[in-house]
Amino acid sequence: MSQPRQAGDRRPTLRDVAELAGVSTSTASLVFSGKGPVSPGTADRVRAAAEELGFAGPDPLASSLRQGRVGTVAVVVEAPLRDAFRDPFALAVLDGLAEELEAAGRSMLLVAQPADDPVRAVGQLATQAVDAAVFPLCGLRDNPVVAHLGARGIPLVGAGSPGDPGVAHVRVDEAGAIGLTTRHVLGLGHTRVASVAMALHPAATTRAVTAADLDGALYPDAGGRLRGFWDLVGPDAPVVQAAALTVGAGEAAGRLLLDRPAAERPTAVVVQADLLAAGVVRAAQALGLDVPGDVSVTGFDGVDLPWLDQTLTTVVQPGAEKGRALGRLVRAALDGEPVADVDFEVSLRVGTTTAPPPAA
Amino acid sequence: MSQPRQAGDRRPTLRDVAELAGVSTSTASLVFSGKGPVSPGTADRVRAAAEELGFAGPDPLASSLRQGRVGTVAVVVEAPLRDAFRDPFALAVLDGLAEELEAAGRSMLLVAQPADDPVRAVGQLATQAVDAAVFPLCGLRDNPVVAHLGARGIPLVGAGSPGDPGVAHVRVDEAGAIGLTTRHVLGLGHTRVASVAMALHPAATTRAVTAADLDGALYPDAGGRLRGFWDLVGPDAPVVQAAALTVGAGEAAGRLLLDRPAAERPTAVVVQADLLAAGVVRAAQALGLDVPGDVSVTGFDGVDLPWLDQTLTTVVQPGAEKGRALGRLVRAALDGEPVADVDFEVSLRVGTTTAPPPAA
DNA sequence: CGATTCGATCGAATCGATTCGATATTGTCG
DNA sequence: CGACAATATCGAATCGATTCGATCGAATCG
Repeated sequence: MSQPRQAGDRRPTLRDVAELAGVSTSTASLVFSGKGPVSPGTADRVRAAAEELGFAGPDPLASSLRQGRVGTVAVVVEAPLRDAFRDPFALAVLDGLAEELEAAGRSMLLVAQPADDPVRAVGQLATQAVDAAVFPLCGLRDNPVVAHLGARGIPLVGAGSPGDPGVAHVRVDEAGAIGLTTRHVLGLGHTRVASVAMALHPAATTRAVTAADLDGALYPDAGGRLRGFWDLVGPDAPVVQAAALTVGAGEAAGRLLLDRPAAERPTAVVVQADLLAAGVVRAAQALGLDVPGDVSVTGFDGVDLPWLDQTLTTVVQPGAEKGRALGRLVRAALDGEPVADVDFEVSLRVGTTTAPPPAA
Repeated sequence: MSQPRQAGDRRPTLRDVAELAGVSTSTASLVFSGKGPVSPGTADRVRAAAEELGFAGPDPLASSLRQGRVGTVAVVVEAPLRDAFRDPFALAVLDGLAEELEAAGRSMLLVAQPADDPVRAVGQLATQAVDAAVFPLCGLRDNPVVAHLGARGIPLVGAGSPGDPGVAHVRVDEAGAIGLTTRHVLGLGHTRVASVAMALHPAATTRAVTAADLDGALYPDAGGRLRGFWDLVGPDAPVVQAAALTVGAGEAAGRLLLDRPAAERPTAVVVQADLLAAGVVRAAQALGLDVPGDVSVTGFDGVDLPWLDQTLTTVVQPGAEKGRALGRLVRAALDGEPVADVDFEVSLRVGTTTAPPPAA
């Protein structure tokens, strides 16, 4: 029977249990870990002693120290948690990742790395024991957290910045992927094609960008998609960068592109994310434009937006599957298997938001 | 200069650094922790040695073991992560919690406890070192994780199940809160008032429920709100339970209540969550009913649903603030301060979804 | 100038387990 | 009946730090 502990008593340890059961701590340890042979009688006595003392199992900390394994994987999201959780695609990735990690018996340590102070996360992680770390989102280039964890010899897995050495990547050919939607609208006959880009920098504002902005781009996926777009339509095609990955920011960017006389207005907008694309659709509607009659809009990610009354033409990138792929890389790395970058395939889905350009 | 480590070399430890710097490990420790007096020259030598060996700081595990503090707080969400992340209210709570914990220098260990296998989370947490645990959501009654962590003597903080002893609570008077919307529609003159309840059990299905279902309710907030509703309108008022906390489930529940001849149809539906209420509004519209002309709908939580073209009449429960309150309780518990339950205030917001009942 | 204090450093104990190699006991086989 | 194997248990080393009390030299004070 478990006794209520007296105030002042310290929590019982394995040694206390062993003592009460009349065995050595090594034997008691064997009982809890299940390794090594222990006679049934002894095992019962140890368990009874544990029950009596209210011993809830070996201290995870001590156990981890000895075994050199924590069971925890850091998941670094490069945004305030609020924003990361608002993006359905990020959620899908996290979900798939959680599924795979859980199956491997690992827990997720969530670490936010806000753009305005990316170094703080280093301090937070420096005191944190983890077996591996995942950067499931786009990935900041030259991330200081990557440097720190790398120095600690912790396996690193990411979905972005394939530049970072020492990080195993689930790679997407961003430039090629945006080419799917871009070619689609070009194939429909559009000639005035514009684009809305995701933030290229941590402190991005909603504004027009030019090729010069590409050089200092710190978010490689946004940069890659932008490059892919310009490669196909020429570097003079107007592009507006959205400050954040939200419907509101997409709407603001859409207004910037669409609020002008019909003759100058783009007839198609290739957007780098579904959430932003939904904002562009909304901006068009607010300006009295028909989608796709007056303007075609494409997205990226292929997330489910049940509240949008249209189906976006978009690049489908199975988020949960991407998360699982990341999880499998982590497992492989932790099992000491050699890990190689994985190429992740995306595909075009034609929805209701694209059509040939309006007759001039 | 940091040297690339040779294969076969083990990671450098504090002792290696101390040896190279020609000091004792205790002194080296003092340099990294900043406690105790160390002469500037010695400190520099130690830091230089660390740099040379590529020592990234004291092992968090060993450090934690000695100090008896991990810096991690478990956040147990009683759902698959996917569902928890879809609910804007849950996100707001997590966001506020994350803010407060981050300020306290603690990281969040995310643990999912799916309804179909609540015991598995115990196994996962048993090997995990944490300083405290938070149950930010509604809270399952008699949660086995609560029992396990309680036995380990870990401070527990929750937002639901005020029944569990040993857990400090941020309490909401659920019955009183649902009374705000219920009284509101009664005051408008409605007499045929129905309700949509959140799941009362882990394995709930979308179906009508009666007072008998209240007895076995495992989710105390859903039960409390339901009780509060019946207390005001009488136990014969029809109630449908939604299987999940999603717009779709709300729509299904709404159909069950509203798809009948006008004479029997409720003229007001008091819903236990905004997400469900949005589904009810959608069900009404799908049935050709005007909201609030034909039927009034109220929600609960006060979340932002930008894609809904109405403003819900609802009980505003500031999620982020609730999360911060939870975070403050955790901090207090970890600082060894006495923690008392906190009462959390909610208020009525009248939106566009309620009006007097249609003339007979 | 001797006593005292302060600052810097060190040695050893400790946190709570796991695990390897050794030992004792029992059972089996030739 | 003696040798050997298998099983159960134990003792001691170890994981990598932190921290307390002790020590030693230099500076301060009366």
